[in-house]
Amino acid sequence: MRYWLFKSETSTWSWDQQVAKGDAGEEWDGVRNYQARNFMRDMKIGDLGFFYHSQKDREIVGIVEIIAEAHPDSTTDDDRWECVDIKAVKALPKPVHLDQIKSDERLSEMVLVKNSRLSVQPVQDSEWRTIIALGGL
DNA sequence: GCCAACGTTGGC
DNA sequence: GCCAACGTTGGC
Repeated sequence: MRYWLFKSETSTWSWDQQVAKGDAGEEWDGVRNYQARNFMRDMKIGDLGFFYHSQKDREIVGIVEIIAEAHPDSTTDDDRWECVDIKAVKALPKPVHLDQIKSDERLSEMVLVKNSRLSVQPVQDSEWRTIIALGGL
């Protein structure tokens, strides 16, 4: 199993909205970046990901699970764009802020730090465990 | 609100 | 196929 990170601006699609969708989940649409799309194509059902709020909050707030593998993005007719479906699994008791991530040596290689603009990105096993611990799980 | 970093587009 | 111009993202 692999780990991922999904980034969203709170005003566009928030963790609360994701939670409200329950086990039915929702497609992670709107991605218009090849790198991000390619990562989604690599995702398998059962993979887990972090849900990160960009811009104002800048923190990892919860864990999501992939419930449908890559399929055409319903928000466009352009068949280049695909997306996966995800559902909220659980919130982190203590959200992990970007400042914490940047100041932690173990997380210095995270894509979130190195390429802040990529909206869908892979997370290493060790990074996953570190953040889970920081988040209080 | 600014601006750096990055990705994409289109002219040549 | 290169590269300048432009648009977007997201941290600060």
